[in-house]
Amino acid sequence: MVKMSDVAKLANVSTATVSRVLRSPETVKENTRQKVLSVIEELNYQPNILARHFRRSETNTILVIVPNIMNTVFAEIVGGIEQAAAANGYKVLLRNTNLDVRNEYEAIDHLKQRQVDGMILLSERLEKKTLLEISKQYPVVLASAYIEGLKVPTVSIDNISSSREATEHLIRLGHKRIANICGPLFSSISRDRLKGFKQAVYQNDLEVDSVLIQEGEFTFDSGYNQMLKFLALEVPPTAVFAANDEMAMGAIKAAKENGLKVPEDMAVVGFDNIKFSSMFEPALTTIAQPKYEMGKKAMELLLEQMQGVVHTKIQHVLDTNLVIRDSCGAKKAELV
Amino acid sequence: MVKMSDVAKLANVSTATVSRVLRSPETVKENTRQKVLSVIEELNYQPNILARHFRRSETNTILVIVPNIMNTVFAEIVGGIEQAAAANGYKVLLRNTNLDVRNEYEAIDHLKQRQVDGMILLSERLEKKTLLEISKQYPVVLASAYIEGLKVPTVSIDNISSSREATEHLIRLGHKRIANICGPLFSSISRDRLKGFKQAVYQNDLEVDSVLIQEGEFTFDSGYNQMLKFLALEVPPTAVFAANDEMAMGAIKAAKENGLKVPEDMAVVGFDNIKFSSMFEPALTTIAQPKYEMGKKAMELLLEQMQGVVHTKIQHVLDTNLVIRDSCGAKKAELV
DNA sequence: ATACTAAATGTAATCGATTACATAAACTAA
DNA sequence: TTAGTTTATGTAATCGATTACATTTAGTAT
Repeated sequence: MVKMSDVAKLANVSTATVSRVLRSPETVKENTRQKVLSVIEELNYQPNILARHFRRSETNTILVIVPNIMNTVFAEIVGGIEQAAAANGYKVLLRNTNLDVRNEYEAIDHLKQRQVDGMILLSERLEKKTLLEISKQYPVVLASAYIEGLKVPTVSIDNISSSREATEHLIRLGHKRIANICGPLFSSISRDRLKGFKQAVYQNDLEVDSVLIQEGEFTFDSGYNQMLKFLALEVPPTAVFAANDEMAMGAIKAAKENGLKVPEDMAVVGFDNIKFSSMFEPALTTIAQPKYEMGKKAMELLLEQMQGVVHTKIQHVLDTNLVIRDSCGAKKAELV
Repeated sequence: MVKMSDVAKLANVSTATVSRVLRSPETVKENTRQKVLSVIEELNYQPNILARHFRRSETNTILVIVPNIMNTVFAEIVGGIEQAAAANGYKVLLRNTNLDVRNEYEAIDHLKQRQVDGMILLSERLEKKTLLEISKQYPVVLASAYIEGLKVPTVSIDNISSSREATEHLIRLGHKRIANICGPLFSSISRDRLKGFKQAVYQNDLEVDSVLIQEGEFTFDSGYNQMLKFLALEVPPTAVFAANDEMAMGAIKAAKENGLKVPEDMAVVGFDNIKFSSMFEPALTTIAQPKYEMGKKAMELLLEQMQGVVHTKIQHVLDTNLVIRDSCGAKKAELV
């Protein structure tokens, strides 16, 4: 393996000069630089990156902790992260936690051992205290969940107002009895989306029937099952807001199987705007999260932190928007 | 930062002994080992992994090159890779190429620079020759495309026979005029799936009408558009085999919009068995690829290679199976 | 030309764990 | 006990790029 000293010898300069040619070419005279570069070419010299990492104790690598990469929402965020990372010469180390906190703690060791220069967390399992502690010592960005009052740079959406908007949309369409299939309540995202739903209901003086709120697991099946519960009620709802698109799809399937037409007999709104929500039939009305952009933004914030920028603005809340398609009945309502 | 020499001093041993305690504890006397371990604990010593990487020139990291992590098929394979990697103490570096070959070449530099110990390629853009060259020098595993005669360890499915099976299923259901929406033909996967389709058609003496084969792009929209073409024919097909699920969904949408019932008026079979194929309506009949297992298997092969095992079996072809759901009409056919 | 400043290059220490080789300690068998 | 072995530990070189500091070279002003 050719090393820097080989290049130096052949080019008749010191290793210091070779190193400079590679890392700060502007400090080397044009002449020598050309000479060194041509020798590098000639010997096909590849710097030993591991030696560099060691010496500089930085790796140009960041760690992304994901609950589950097979979930399309996370995959898109990671896509955004990767793009921004690559564009800035950074590599992305991916860690799937499968919702196991131990894996998160293990991953944090990578930071402590300086195997990575920074970390983006898409999961929200760590305690606030731990998170704050880590964030004081290392560059860290949270993506996906807004955590009230947490002084850790975060990219998120406003889950509360977004789901309020989704619910209000149903209210505007004339629905009085609206159900909610919320996500698992250990997740703050789920709690926020539920909160937004309740706000809309209260603010519009609609009836608040606790049986109209059922907890799902963000899965198609759970959406299906909770909808069955609603349909079994004496007075079923006429509309459902599901806290993610998969559950919305499950809910729609249940409704259809029970002879209801969606949106005519049962309006449904989802959340996330995953790719398949537009392919589904009826195409889902849903809240669009800027998933890719969230990843990109998170990476950009992390880059700044790694360059030593101290953020005064800690929480970055990106815009969502209600995408009106067929499952809520708004389009047909207009036509009539 | 506490270093090994600090531990050594406090424990009254040499750094060599400390190093042994960490890397080959069985060679150290119980007594000293305990002493060293307790000092490590006391000082909260974390070894400098970068120094280790440098000295040993290995990183316990592998590189995964993915065309696009936002594609659920790839995301699942990566899920399998990550799980197997983590279980064996390896980290996963993720690189999205967005189908740009330059990115693949860049990624290969990581191998050459020993930033990673091995590589799994999910993309198939590199030339055979390059691939073989790389594979001779570094641990590499290909996942997803079987390339005839290529002497590089590969995990794949048999795309040809799988799509022949899918097509034959339609033939068994009585269809005589079957169309195919194939994938982009620069991809060998697409070519194989097309080949399998043709084999089934020829072997069953069905008419071979070149207008019944249209090239899509593995996207919903392309499936939709190609189906429109079929429907515009004087004699449209009665069944369509689409080379992936997304195109199958697009095709179904087009058929429905044109007043056809699926599967009664138009039977459709897809390929991949992505998660949403069962949520779609009608639920897709499709070829199930063992995506997660392919990732897992690829990682296992890579691990073996990295441990110096020379594989005699180069090509590993995993089983697929036809998942019969509603879009092909088989279920109803049975009932009748 | 001289003195001074700025730019370019070189010298050599450094990062911290690993490990080949050397030495010491412990054990075994007669 | 002694010689011979095995086991445990220590010494110090090593991996290869980076960089503080020293030195040389070039450039500028008088």
